[in-house]
Amino acid sequence: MSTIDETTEVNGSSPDELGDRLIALMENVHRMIRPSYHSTRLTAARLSAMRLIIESEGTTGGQIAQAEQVTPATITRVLDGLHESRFIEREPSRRDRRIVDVRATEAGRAAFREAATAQIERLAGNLATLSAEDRAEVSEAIQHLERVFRND
Amino acid sequence: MSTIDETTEVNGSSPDELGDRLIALMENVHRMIRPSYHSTRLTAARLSAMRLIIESEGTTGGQIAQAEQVTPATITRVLDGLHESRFIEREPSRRDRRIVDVRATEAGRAAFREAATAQIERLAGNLATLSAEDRAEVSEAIQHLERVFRND
DNA sequence: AGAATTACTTGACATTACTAAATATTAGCA
DNA sequence: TGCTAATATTTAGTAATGTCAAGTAATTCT
Repeated sequence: MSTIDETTEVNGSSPDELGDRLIALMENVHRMIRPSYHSTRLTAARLSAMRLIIESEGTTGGQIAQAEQVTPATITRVLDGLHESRFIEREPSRRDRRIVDVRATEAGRAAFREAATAQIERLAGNLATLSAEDRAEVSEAIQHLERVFRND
Repeated sequence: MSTIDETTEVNGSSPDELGDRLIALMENVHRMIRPSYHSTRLTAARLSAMRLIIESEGTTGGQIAQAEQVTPATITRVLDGLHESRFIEREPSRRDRRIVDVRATEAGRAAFREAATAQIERLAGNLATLSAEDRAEVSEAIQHLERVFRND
C-alpha cells in the first residue's frame, strides 16, 4: 500500500519530487544572479546584506545575521567589506553599546540600486521569453513558495 | 497609451517584478538547502557535481564545468575534494588523453543518496504544507522556469 | 560586587569562485 | 613528416563567504 495517492500526485508534484526539481532549478538561477567578481564591489553576500540594511533602517549586526541565517562572525566580515567600500556606517548603539547600529550611506544606496538592477535584469531577460500567461502562473507559484519559505 | 496591456500584467508578473521576487525567494531556499559544513563530506558544489556525475555516467571534467557554469579550474578543485573522499575515480580518456573521464564509486553513490535525500527532505517538509492543488501549480511553474533557465 | 549572559570581533581554517599561466595532447597544414 | 595552433585540464595565487573557538566589552542577574 503506497502512501501516495496517484490521482492527486500528477506530474512530479509530490513534496519530494518538487523539492528535487526546485533544488536543480535553484542552482541554475542562483548561478545566473551571482554577481561577477570584479565588475562591482557588491558581491553576493554584501548585496543581500545591503538590501536588509536599506529596507530596515537602523538595523543591527545581530538582526542581519539572523535574517541571513549565518553566524555573527560571518556578518562582521561582510560588514567589514561594506564599510571599507564606504557603503555603510557602524556605530555602537546608544542604548546598549554592545550592539552595533548599521546605516547605509548615500554611496551605499546608489551602489545597491545599480547592482540590484543589474541582477534583476539578468533574470528578467530570460523571464521575458515566457508568455504573459506563463509568467502569471510563475507569479502565482512564487506566491505559494514565499508563504512557505519566508523567514523574517 | 502604455505599451503594456494591463489585463495581461496582473499581480507583479512583469519580468522585472518576477525577477525581483525570484531572487529573494531563491536566496531563502538556497540558505535552507546549504549543507552544513561539518556534518557531511559532501558540500554544496561537490553534491551538485556528484548529481551530474551519477546521472551522466562517464562524463568529463569539461562537461561538468559547462553544466555547472563555472571555469574548468573550479571543477578541478571540486573533483580533487571528491577524489580525496574516494567518491569518484578520474582517468584520462582512452580516445583523447587530454580529457578526464569521471565515474562515481559505490561509496560516492551512497554518500550522494544520503546527502541528496537530507537536502530534499529539508525542502519537502515545507512543501508538504502546501495543498496538492498549490503544489501542482508550483510544478507547472517550475516547468516553465526549467525551460527558460536550463543549460545542459 | 562578582558571575553569567549577550553582542560582537578576531584568528585560524575550508570551500568555492576567479584569472593567468603551465602542461600535455591532439589536430591542421605546408 | 614536423611545426603550429587549438583543446582539456591542472597549478598557482587571490578573493569572498562560510565555519568554530576564543576573546573583549557591556549589560543583567543574584
